[in-house]
Formats: sequence, C-alpha cells, structure tokens
Amino acid sequence: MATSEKQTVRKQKTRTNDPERTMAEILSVATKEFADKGLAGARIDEIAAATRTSKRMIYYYFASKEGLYLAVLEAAYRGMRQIESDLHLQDLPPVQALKALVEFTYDHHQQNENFIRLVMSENIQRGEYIGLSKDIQQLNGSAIETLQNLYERGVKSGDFRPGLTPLDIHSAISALTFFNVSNQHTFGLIFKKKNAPGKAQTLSRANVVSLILNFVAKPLS
Amino acid sequence: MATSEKQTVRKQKTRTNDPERTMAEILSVATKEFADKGLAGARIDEIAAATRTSKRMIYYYFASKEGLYLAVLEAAYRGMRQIESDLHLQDLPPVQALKALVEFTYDHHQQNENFIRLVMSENIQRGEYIGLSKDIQQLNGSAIETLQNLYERGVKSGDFRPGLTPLDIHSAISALTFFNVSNQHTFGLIFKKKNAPGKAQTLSRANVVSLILNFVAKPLS
DNA sequence: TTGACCATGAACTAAATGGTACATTTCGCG
DNA sequence: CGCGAAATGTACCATTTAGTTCATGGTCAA
Repeated sequence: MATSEKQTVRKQKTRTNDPERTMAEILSVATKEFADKGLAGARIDEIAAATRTSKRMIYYYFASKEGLYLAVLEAAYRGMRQIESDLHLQDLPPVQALKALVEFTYDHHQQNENFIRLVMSENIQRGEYIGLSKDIQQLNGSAIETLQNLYERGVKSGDFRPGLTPLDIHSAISALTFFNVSNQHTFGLIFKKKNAPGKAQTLSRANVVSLILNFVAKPLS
Repeated sequence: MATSEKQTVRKQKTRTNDPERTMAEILSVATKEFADKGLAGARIDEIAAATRTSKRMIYYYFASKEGLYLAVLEAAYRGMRQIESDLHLQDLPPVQALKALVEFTYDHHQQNENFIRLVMSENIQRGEYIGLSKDIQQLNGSAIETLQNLYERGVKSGDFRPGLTPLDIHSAISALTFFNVSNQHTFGLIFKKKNAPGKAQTLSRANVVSLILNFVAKPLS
C-alpha cells in the first residue's frame, strides 16, 4: 500500500540511528543461529537475513564470524550470572537451601536451552572460545563459593556428611540438570512413543533433588 | 614379470583392490574427524587426505557427506552395544550388579570420548541422523531391559526402594557419567590450575557410584 | 554547518568445499 | 586368457560462504 506513490512518499518512518538496538538485534538473532547450528554450522548470511539490518553491519560491529560468536557467548554467560545471584541461600537452613539451589538450577537449565546448546557447542570445540574470555571464567568460580559456604554450614549443623568438596556437589547438580536438556534428542529415542507434550522429560525435578540430597545429607542412623 | 627396470621404476607396489580395508579406513578416519569437528565442521577433503585412498572413494562407498556421517554413527553405536552385553549382571546380587554397571558405564564413557562427542554432535542437530537409523534405536532399549530386570530383583530382595522406573535410573547413570566427559572443557575452566595429568576429573567414579546407590538403595532404617 | 559516526545494500572476490566426469587398473570367473 | 564389473586415481566443476568495496546517504551533537 501507499508506501510508494508517484515517485516518493518518502519512507514515512525515516531511519533512526540506534546502534544499541542494532547490535542487540544482531546478537539476539545470532544467539539463536549459533545455538541452533553451532559455530561451524551457522551462516552469517542467514543471521543477516533474519535481522532488520544487513551483513555489512555485522562486520561493522563484530568484525568476524568468530567475533560475533564470542560476543554471543559472553552475552549468554552474562545473562546467566545475573539471575544466579538473586537466590538468597544464606537465609535458609542448609537442607532447604540446597534443595532450593537444585530446583532453581533444574528450572533454569530447562528454560534456557539456547544457553545449554552454546555450551555444548563450545565443548565440541574444546572450550576454545570460552577460554578467550576472562569475563566468563570467573562466573562458575562464584557459584562454587556459594556452594562452599552452604556446604560448610551443613556440615557444621550436622545435616551434611563431611568429606565432600563443593566441586563434587556442583558437578553432580550440573550433570543431572544439564543432561536432561542437552541429551534430550538422542535420549528421547528410547521411548519414541508419546512425546507430544513438552520436552522428553527424563529425570524429574523431584528425582534430581532426591539424588543430590541423598548424596550430600548425612544418613540418619 | 619384472615389475620394472628400464627407464621408469614403475610403482613397485602395484595397486591392490581391497574394498573392505578401504571402507574401514575411511570410516575410522571419518569417525575421528566428525567427533572432532561435528558434521558441519568436518571436511571431506581432510578425511580423504588422512586416508590412503581418495575422496573419490568416499563418494563411491558412502555417496555423500551425510551418508558417511550416518555410517560413522551406526558404527560407533554398534561398537558400543558389543561390549555392553559382556557384563553378566544377572549373576550378581542386585547391589553389586548395580555397582558394577555404574562402574562399567563410567569407565566406558571415560574411554570413548569420540563416541561421546558424536552423541553431542547429534544432539546439537536434534537427533536428526540418529533418528534415521532403526538399528541404533533399539540399543538403548535393551539397556533399559537389563536395568528393569536388575531393579526388580533388587526391589524384591528388599535392597532397592520401590517407586522408581528403570528409565530414571538409566538417566541418572548416563547423566553423571556422560557429563564428566562431555563438559570437561567448559567445566575445566573453573580450576584452571593444574590440569597436567589426565583429564580434568570432576566427579570421581566413587562419587558416582555413591550417588546412584544412595538414590536407588533402600535407606536402612 | 560541519564532521564523525551510523546505516544501507548491492555487487564482488577469493577461497573453500561438496561433489563429478572420465579414464584407468584390478580381479574374479567362465 | 580374456572380459566385464568392481575399484581406484586425477583433474575438474559448481556452489557456497566469509568477508569487502563502492557509492551514497542519514543522524546527531557540538
């Protein structure tokens, strides 16, 4: 309609310079593409096409495919760190705090498939790009600290058994919550029956909580 | 005969036709390449170059890059199934059998990084290719059956707590043993200190056993 | 107003890469 | 022995794709 008449009705919405928005849009689209296909599988042209801007702009802001990929990774990790600090575990007694942490992690992983896929992608590349970013590296460090605190409190109160390291617990939680999402497709082929509803749920949240608590808690004897 | 003399020394080793060996070599090299870089990242030319044969032969036997990838997947899964049936779990009492299964799975995953990487690759592609192979799909099915048997024996004997499904247990074992290998690179960045020895070990075998046994075993009350 | 930055978009390049055409050799088999 | 099918090698093609150039113009703050 009307966008053109005669010769030029002029774009009614004349262009606005908004580098922030442009970059954000590129990042957002690129995140989907990289999460979807991995670094090697992603196509710059496809990303450009899905944007309101052009390939030219991608190189203008991110210099290269790898540069864009790294920016995507960093943005994803930053988003993660954000929410993680919103749990106030220190206000809860150890067992409940641990339970809350597990449940939070479970839900979070379940809801952030793109993040999970990016991490898988990076592992296929042996952490080549994540290793480049100092920023990213300290994230998990603070997660470990939180756990250390929590675990020590639990041991002192007699709720947790001693002899574990925070890293053990962190690994176990990550493994159980990550796998559910990361391996859903190859794993889902086992019961190729109904998968109509949500995702192929393998380990339920309750089971993960149970696994971790049974592992960490002191057996009542 | 005189394979030669005169002017040109003629290739002293005249060509031998050996389709079996050729295919096997292609598969072996391709497995490394696909495990290393994923489907999109792998390069047919590189595979060909690492073979004693040529790119021509790859297409002769496998028709396309995807065809080769699928063949690699199937071979990898077949190799897996092989060894898995060598455990005679039915000869052991439930708790020990479960322990043996976990330990076997742990070691096996640890030693077959290529397989793990292929599975990751497939998950990034949403199981697109694994889904094409009927062959592969029943593998995990039999693993589940084995577990079902074992679990039922354990419940009957009073060693295991009721209320679980074989799939729950299988998921937990897989998650804990798979993650260690699959996510070693992004996870390893936490303690970027010494990683000189083997791989960045996160969850020890003993801990995985402990996690699973505590989960499945009936709490002694 | 001016100049630095932002935006566009199409056409282009150079290299990488999946795939083939065609000629040649090997080998089992009658 | 010799013939046809299977196996193999070389050179090449066609397309895709990351990245650039060109040419031009808009936006905005000082």
